[in-house]
Amino acid sequence: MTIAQVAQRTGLTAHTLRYYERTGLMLEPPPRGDNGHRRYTERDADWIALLTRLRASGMPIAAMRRYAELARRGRDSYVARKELLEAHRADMIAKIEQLRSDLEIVDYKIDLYSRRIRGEE
Amino acid sequence: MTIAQVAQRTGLTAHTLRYYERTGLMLEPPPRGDNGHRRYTERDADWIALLTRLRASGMPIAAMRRYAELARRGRDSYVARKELLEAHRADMIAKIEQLRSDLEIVDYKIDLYSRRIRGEE
DNA sequence: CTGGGAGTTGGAGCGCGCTCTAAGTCAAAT
DNA sequence: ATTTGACTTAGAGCGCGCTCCAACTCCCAG
Repeated sequence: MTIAQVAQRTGLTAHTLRYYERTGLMLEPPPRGDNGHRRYTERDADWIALLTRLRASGMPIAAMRRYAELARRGRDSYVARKELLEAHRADMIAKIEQLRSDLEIVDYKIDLYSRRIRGEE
Repeated sequence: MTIAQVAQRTGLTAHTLRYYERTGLMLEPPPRGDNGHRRYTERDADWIALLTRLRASGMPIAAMRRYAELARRGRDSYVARKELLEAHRADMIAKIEQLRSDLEIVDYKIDLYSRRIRGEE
């Protein structure tokens, strides 16, 4: 798989894929073809797909790097990896709660404007 | 109300409050005391509180600025303000959905690690 | 043999949202 | 009289997450 294909598939740009690699997010650097071009494996693509989900859910790059480092350590790091994901899970829940709570205010405001537009106040 | 008191109340720093003012987020610049210090009104504090909720829910500064501009225009901008908030509302809903969806994967991963730790695979 | 297109690298640049610094003013406390 | 502390300004700096640039190699089609 070429970098362009992985970009296509994951929605990241080739630039970002190289950046992710540089910054330590890959389990291991993807193998190269004879021409020196990256040849991503299926496993690479799956890992990157996971990374995009973690990013999309708000995990900072630094935490993802820690996660990648742990993953490279293999079975020894199951507990640490689980803890990292649990911490992230807590952040996600908190963010959902925050959004839900702020949604009330936004809804209230929208409703207020609706009534004002209809001339009720 | 001094800038420090508003900072205390809203959780923003004095630095950020001045920045928000500079960047056009206030309805009008807060009045000054004889010493040239800002003297925030209750209305200022309420407005800033609203700003913090919009920020917390992910609204970019640029959109908040647009919202403030509209608010300065008064009754004429009810429709536009409503539309702006509705657009933001849609973003918030989308983000909640995104989080919910990513939560499934994180939960799945956590569960996987739990089982591996217990030696089930 | 000449383009064009896809990849490579190191490193610079950018947009966002703050965050802080430097230098100054003023008022109250010692 | 001096120190402390809260404020003021213009403007610089920063951390994050990309995003892009310049210069290069390589391969293939015309």
